[in-house]
Amino acid sequence: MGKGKQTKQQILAKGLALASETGLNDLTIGMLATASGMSKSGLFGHFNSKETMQLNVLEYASDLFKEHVILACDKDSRGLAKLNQLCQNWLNWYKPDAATCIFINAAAEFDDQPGALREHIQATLKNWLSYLQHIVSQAIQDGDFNSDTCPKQFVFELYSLYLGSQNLRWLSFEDDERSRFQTGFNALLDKYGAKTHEQ
Amino acid sequence: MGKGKQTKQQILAKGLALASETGLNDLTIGMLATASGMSKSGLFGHFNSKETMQLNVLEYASDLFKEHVILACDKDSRGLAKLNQLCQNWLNWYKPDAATCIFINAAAEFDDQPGALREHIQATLKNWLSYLQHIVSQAIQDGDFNSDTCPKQFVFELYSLYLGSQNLRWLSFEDDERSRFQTGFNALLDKYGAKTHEQ
DNA sequence: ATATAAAACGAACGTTCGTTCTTTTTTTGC
DNA sequence: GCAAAAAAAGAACGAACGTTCGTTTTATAT
Repeated sequence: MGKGKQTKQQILAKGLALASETGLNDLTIGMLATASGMSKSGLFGHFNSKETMQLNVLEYASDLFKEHVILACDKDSRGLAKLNQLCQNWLNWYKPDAATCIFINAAAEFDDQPGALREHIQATLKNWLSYLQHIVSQAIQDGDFNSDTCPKQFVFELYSLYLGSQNLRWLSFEDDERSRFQTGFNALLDKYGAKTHEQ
Repeated sequence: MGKGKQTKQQILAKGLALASETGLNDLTIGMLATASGMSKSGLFGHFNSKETMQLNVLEYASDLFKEHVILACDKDSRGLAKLNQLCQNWLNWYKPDAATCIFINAAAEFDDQPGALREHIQATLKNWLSYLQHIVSQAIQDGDFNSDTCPKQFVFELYSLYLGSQNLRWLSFEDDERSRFQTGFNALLDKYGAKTHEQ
């Protein structure tokens, strides 16, 4: 990896950390440059526009997500077992600090303003939701859930619990162990007749 | 109402509409002035700081919320019946456009940046959650729910569904009739043993 | 109707934004 | 080690930001 790509990765790591606090739109070229210990124009040269910088931060986050959530599962697990693994990984996919999931923040920021960022976030989220839906369908086929389970409604309720866990933590309605999510998640599994699932 | 308060109300209405699209932090003095058909300094004179302007927009939103959600319920209803009314009002408390709830957006924007805005949003949300919790407790006392129901967990799951309904609409995972919320809400009532509730 | 106060304006401030240049430094390939 | 290429710095830009100031226009009282 050449010097260029190397510092670029460092920049993106810093960028993701900062964007998790200030929001992706308030992630400024100047402050990211300062945080990276380099000049504004020096940093700018890596991206040639603020928008591509933001896109690259999101792609960097996607890479992290894929690595820590999807690829971290047992290769051969599927259905309900896989769903359990995915959800546990999901809750802790970005640990560094107590900041909220950047995809949630980015979605809230850009869902109303047209552009490449909105498109990218939309595609990323839809992809993740589709994947979850696929795993749930798999679980139904395997007989892990009631056969009349609606995968989309299931994913809706699952994602809602994730949103609640993320959004209500700063209000002390959720703790660091995500107890309320876990309780809700187990109840969700019960509701759809999950045959086997660990505590 | 004097001329001053009158135009101020018009400004705040425009401000709420704009903030619902661009976010509260990107609601700029200049663009709000233009949207209100007046000069930057003229508008500024009403608030004397951007932060006060933002706070006033939030307070304006709170007034709308109280009027359309809380005061719009039957005076004498309580427990489960009240909860049903509140939730239906909640889903449609700010109709003008398809924008997402400003409190959700504001929470995502400011939960990580200290200041008066964060404090205000936190207090507002906690107040609403406490109120919901109170009504749920009431319903339990009235025997509308199973006696071992945990009000806080109930509110967590209810609020999660609301978050899901708001956040997943732009991804076509929720429709304008909030069908997935309604399905999840009814299932939630069932789970906690609700004795009577309309479709 | 007139004096007083409130409301709105227009211009300018210092700062920061994203971006574009040119120049200097550092890395890379032979 | 040296030339070519890549990376970083430095200075400057036009625009927009929040804010201040002095002035002019409106509204509110008596």
